[in-house]
Amino acid sequence: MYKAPRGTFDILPQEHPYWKYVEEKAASLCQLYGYQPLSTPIFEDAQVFTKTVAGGTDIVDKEMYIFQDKSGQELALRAEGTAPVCRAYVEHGLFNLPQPVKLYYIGPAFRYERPQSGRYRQHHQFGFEALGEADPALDAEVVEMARHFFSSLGLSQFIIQLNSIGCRLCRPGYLELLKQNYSGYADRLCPDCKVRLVKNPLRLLDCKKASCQEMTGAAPKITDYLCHECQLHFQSVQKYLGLMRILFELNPRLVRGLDYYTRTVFEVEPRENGGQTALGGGGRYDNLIEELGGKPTPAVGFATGLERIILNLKKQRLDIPALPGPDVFIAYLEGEAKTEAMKLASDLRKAGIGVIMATGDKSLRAQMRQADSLEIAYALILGEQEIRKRNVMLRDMRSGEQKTVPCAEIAGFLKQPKV
RNA sequence: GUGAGCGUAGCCCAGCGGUUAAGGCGCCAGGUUGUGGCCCUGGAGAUCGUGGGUUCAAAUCCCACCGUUCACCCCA
Repeated sequence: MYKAPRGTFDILPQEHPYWKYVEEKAASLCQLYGYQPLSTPIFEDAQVFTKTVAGGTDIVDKEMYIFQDKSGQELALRAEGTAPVCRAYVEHGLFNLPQPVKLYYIGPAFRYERPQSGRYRQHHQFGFEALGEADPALDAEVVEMARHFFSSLGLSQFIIQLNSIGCRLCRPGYLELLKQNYSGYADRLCPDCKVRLVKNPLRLLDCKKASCQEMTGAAPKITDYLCHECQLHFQSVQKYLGLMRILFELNPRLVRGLDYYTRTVFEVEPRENGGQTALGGGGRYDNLIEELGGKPTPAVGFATGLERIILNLKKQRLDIPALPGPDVFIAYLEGEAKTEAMKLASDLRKAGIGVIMATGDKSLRAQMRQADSLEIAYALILGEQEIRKRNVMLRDMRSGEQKTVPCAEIAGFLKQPKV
């Protein structure tokens, strides 16, 4: 038997209310803040990711789905959302629009990882990006928007962590300092951290091993080594967040996984954690567009995973609105009634009334059971008696009351607003 | 990629060496002649994840693989 590939899953009808709920909240949030939808292809020139997300990260080193098409071109399934948005920004000359350009996307992303709950090989991201503006007010807006999003979903138990990781000018010096600091006791680092020390020293800071954390406690904090510009920027972000009454925690050890971040980085995680914690994360990436061949362009954004949101919605047992279905079920008895029923179904649908028509010549009892399990509002029953007099039997499934209504009036009756 | 737990009908699960693998939900049919929800009766549905091994005998023990879950890692 065939199965959905490892780390992927089907979204069955019963799950879709969650997805629709989250997607609609996302779209209305973006409307509220003036972010417009952008859809990019599911695969890109592999370099869109390899050049930007950068080496030293697992995403590029071992998690990307890279393949050659028949012409030999190297393509990659979308590994994350931000780089494609930037590619589109450059390709379509969106820098000619009034800046900043505010965009959002919802779509799948692919990483070859070992699956567990909240972590898949195909997952879905919602992200928003503001391109072409360096103002720290925009960093604050993006953080506020993230918070606004989660609370609009009804997820209240989360924490926003904030940090600044500097820029091209101040970060290299800090990294040197960090390396020096750690290299003294390199032999005491965990195996992962020994690699980090060489390939990606910033990541030393968020190792969870207790033995390594002792050393990070003593390590220099990047926020103490920011250049003047970065310092001012970070202070402004915090000031604006304070003005908007956005609660956040400063976490000098917060480092994002993707290499393109500069200055502001932030992460949202549930208060009660365990397993795959991060609900979403984001930050500023002032060099990314340039790396994709555009002019130097500052930008800031945020992305979140729909699977993890839905996981948390379920954990909190929030009530999610059901998907609306038809209000009317048509049942019929033997003989001509079936053809009459089909005509009636067709007419009602033309009038904009949703109908599920019985099929398969089941007993009336079986048809009524079906109507019941569909949780439908009204059943229409057609038998010889009704057809002879051009009537239908209308049964209110909730109250159990029923009455005979002339065929000609039934559409009008059903269109009346429900009490 | 590393370590650990789990894998019995569509779903939840009992059985943990010995005759036809139990139950619940769901599904189908019937319980008066044209009517649902409760209840009752009957029915369909399981190569006990896959392959190999141990044994007179394996869903039950062992090994491998696959899947899944958890932790690490990584990140959404």
